[in-house]
Amino acid sequence: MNKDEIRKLHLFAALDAQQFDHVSETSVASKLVPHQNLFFQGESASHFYLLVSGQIKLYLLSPEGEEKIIDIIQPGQFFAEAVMFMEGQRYPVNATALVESEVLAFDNHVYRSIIENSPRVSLAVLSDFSRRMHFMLNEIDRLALHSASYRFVYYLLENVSEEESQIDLVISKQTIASQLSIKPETLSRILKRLRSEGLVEADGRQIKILDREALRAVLLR
Amino acid sequence: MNKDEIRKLHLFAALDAQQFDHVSETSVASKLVPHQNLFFQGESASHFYLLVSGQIKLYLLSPEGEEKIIDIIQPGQFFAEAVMFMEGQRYPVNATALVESEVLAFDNHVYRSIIENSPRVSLAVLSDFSRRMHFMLNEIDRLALHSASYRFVYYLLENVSEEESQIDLVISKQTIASQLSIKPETLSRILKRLRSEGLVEADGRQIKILDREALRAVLLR
DNA sequence: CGTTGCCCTTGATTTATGTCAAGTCTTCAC
DNA sequence: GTGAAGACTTGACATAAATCAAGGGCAACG
Repeated sequence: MNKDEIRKLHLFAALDAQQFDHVSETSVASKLVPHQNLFFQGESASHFYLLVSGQIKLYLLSPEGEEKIIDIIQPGQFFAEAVMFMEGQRYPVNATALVESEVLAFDNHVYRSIIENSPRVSLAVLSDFSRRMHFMLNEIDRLALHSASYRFVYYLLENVSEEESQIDLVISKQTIASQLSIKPETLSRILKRLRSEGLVEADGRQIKILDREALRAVLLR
Repeated sequence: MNKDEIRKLHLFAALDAQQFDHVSETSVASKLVPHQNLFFQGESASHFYLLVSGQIKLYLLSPEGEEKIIDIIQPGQFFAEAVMFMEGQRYPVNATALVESEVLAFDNHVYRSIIENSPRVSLAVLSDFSRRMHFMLNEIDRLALHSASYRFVYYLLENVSEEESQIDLVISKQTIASQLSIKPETLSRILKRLRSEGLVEADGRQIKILDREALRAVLLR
């Protein structure tokens, strides 16, 4: 991921050359080894991040130490950028690398001061934020109104392309389970049932959708 | 709620006199009777709203017709304002009056065009949005990581003031149950248990917190 | 009044999902 | 290749919450 590619990402696309240079000059690159923490919930937030390579999990912990994964960041995605507009400016989640990763850290003040003079940029951010909120709303919907199998089937359909019916899970089943707020045992059983019903084939991280229509129908029942 | 009060609300506080006049001149007031719908999920969105009096529920429906209340809007609150920055511009939820209500509808284009020239205003909106996202994140946390009784106790503690230990529920228990994603029967049983444990007293919509510390402790177990 | 409708409660039962425990399979280091 | 650690699966069991069903209380209304 080079400078030109970064420049095209939504948070930067509306910047002019000078603004972009300023932002990228003040950015800091760093490498993370697997399981290395980037920040913790409650910490004071001075930067937002772009993932260049690897995978980062954003998660919450319950008092009993149970982990709920809020999001798995993939290369090219920004994260923790909403924090810079919040009072208090504290990270609302924990962030840890799942695998070896490279991130770019951008200074909140630098970006904010650009926004203060550039309505085009703020519209881009506003549109990003409203998309995000829509996303979270859907997540709340699924958690509140739908069963564990619904959520898993939904996940499968979200991650399968139009043409190919083969899915290559990029994260472990445990991690998916946590994202969907299911226990790994339950996920395993749901997958077993889908297999026995002839809806999918599964081999490790390779999952093949055999009957897409029938899967969609599961969402309605 | 008069013009001066409206002017002080966060989405308008950063507007100058001329901008505010433009916004308020193009607004439309309307009255809703109980159970009257304001908009439906998926409808094209041209306005956002301020609730002047009454109560509005924002909710989603599952395929089986089950209702999940996302939010109960109280007087002085805006709603559906994030939609104006989204592509597609469709309402992501349904909105229905719970009781007789008055709303003010503001034109998305008018407000958006002001933002395009007024960085101060967009910062105010950005800060509002990030606060909202934080809220939603907490809701996801509670749904994913915590039990029904946790959610109800949390709700009680959120709605009790520092000084008074008396809570006057402004909405029905059914409605609260739907907001917390609990069935009414379950809510009734949770309340019964809290009563029998001597933590609260309850009479209809009047709930009195008897032991605040013990209630807080329930959140940790 | 009485009755109608709604909100709330209570009891009995079911069900989805979690928990605990054990075992297999895979990967990867040495 | 061997061993260790982690990922995944499976079975037996426990449990929170949903569901189904019935009844009580209360306000509104003729």
